[in-house]
Amino acid sequence: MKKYYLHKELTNFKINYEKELNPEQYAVVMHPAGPMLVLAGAGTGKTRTVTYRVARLIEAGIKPENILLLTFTSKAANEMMRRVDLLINRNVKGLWGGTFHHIGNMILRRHCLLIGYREGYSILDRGDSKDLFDICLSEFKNIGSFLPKGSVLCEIYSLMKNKEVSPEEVIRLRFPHFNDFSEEIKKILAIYDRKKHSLNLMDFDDLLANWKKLLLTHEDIRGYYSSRFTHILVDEYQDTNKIQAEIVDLISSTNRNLMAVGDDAQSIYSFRGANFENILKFPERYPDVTIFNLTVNYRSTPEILNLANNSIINNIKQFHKQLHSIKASGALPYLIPLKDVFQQSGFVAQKVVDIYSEGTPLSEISVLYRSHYQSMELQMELQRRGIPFEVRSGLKFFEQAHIKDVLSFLRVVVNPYDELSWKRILKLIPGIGNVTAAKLWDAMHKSESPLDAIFEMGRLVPRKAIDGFNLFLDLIKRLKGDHDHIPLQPSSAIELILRNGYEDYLYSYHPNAEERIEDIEQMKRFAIKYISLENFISELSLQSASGGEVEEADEDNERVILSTAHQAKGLEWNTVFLIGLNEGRFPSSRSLNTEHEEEERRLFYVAVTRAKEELYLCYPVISEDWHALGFLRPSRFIRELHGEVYEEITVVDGSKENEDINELY
DNA sequence: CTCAGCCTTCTTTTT
DNA sequence: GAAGGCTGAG
Repeated sequence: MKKYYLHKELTNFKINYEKELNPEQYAVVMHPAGPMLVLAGAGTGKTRTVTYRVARLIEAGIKPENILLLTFTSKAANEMMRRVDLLINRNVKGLWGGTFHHIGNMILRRHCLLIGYREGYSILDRGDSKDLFDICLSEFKNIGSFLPKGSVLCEIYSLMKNKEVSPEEVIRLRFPHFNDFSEEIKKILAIYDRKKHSLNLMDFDDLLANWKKLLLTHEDIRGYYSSRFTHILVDEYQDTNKIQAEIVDLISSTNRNLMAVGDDAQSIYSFRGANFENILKFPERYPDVTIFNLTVNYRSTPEILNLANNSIINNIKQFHKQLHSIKASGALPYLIPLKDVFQQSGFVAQKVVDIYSEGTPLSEISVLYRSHYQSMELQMELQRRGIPFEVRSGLKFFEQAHIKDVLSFLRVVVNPYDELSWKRILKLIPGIGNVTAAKLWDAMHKSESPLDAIFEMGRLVPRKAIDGFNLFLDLIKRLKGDHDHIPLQPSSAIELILRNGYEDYLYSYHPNAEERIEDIEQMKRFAIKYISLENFISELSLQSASGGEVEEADEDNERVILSTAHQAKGLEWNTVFLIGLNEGRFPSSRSLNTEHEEEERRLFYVAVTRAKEELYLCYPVISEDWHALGFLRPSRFIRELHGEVYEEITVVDGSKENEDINELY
């Protein structure tokens, strides 16, 4: 792959589309205009096709700023833009590419005044929304009945926004337990809406809802963007939800050069409102659509693809299609029953060592699982053996407490109405807890400018906290930039926070202060790229990057990847281990209760089709943890497979190694 | 009344 | 391993 790009750089020839694409891909790339639906099975060169199409549009004279590329993750967007650059051998400027939320934010930053927001609104991430809901809940004060907590309210609200249905509908379908409380819940949701607005905050859902509102209520704006973007490409269309599909429809309404790419068999995000009927019904909404199928799989061996096909066939709701592998025949996928999770970890770790010593680089090996906690034992085992690995799931870098603390300092400077951030940083001061913080906010937010008012609040602070409070004021003063508007660089702002108290706070409260400081230093390095605080903050709130983008440079690093199946979408490895394939784990019991068996099977399909050469399916038989003591059944996704699509391996028990591991617990 | 620290609980998936 | 709830100390 690399060699090929290098060649291009040296020669600077025009792209030879016919030679570099297969006929199916070529047809997509060269199609003149109009609505297009591209059904691209796993491993059929979807990214390649999209990037070549963008490149061709640019070569054909379309200006980059007239192209909009919507993707599901920011990582995918960056990757595609990078590949477009490589293809046409220059740095393409002005091309808009990003997630729906990202693009929504870019547009709303420009026009938020029109829908009643002030400049510099803050973005709430999921945790912030939850906290805000808890605040609303406490304000609502209902005679201690069993109302849903912030996290549940958050979920209800989000589904309601993304699917554009009433709260009653969400409650009835997903939370029937609260059927009798829908009136109360609606009132709390209303408080939340009001609060968000007055605090100048938008949550993730608002970035979509307000975007749509802006387009609907301001014809001139809709006209501007829908004529500006003459070509719109949407990746992972099967994972769009109702509101996203509508935004796409609105913004492409003038030119109708809309290309939707996706695979209904890989729709795995219904829990956040994704509606894979969007892709199934696309032809109904665009009767003049041209439909393309990409059916040649370049990734997996016929054996792996065969297992995948054998599994997905059990789903009823799908476009029927058959993928063909063009790779040489390989080994059958292995099925490995194991005693327990410890033996499972031992097996995987040992296999990794074996495969590595046979010449497969570690970066070509991954271990996938349904949920994060299933990786814990394996992490310890890999650590113990000194096998380098990277975990791509669980706690996000920017969700860690210390990162959010620093971010909150920055946020109050940009948006002084940000109640959550104020309270968060106030509570860092020793001697100030929930109550004092609430008092302070209460007094502050009534004033014109909370950012100035805070300096008059000394009288509300308990005596023992006064020293800390003064230091805090000192820092805020510096962050404000003292005199007038010398715009503070994000990275120097972080430096200020660290050196003026936060470092000391970390040392006195956390034994691992050094690690946390190192994280913040990394955040600082990441911030150097940004000029304005506002951009930096919203970028960070939207960034899903675990570990930060800083690591991109050493992508070739030698390490095994541990990831949830969800996060593995779009990626591929030579060898893939799937662990914890048990009934109740994968499929997870919670999904089964809510009639999502087919979606779980699609997730299994996604996981399986990540493998290029070798696939190991592992399941433990005995559960030792408190969670589900006793025997575990193998997953239905295994039991329903034909016996001839895999080879079962028995692992001999009783090795000394396993006993050692058990002693650790 | 306020705060901090200990103890229990429970682990889906994410922009 | 982390977040929330409860209790005891100030």
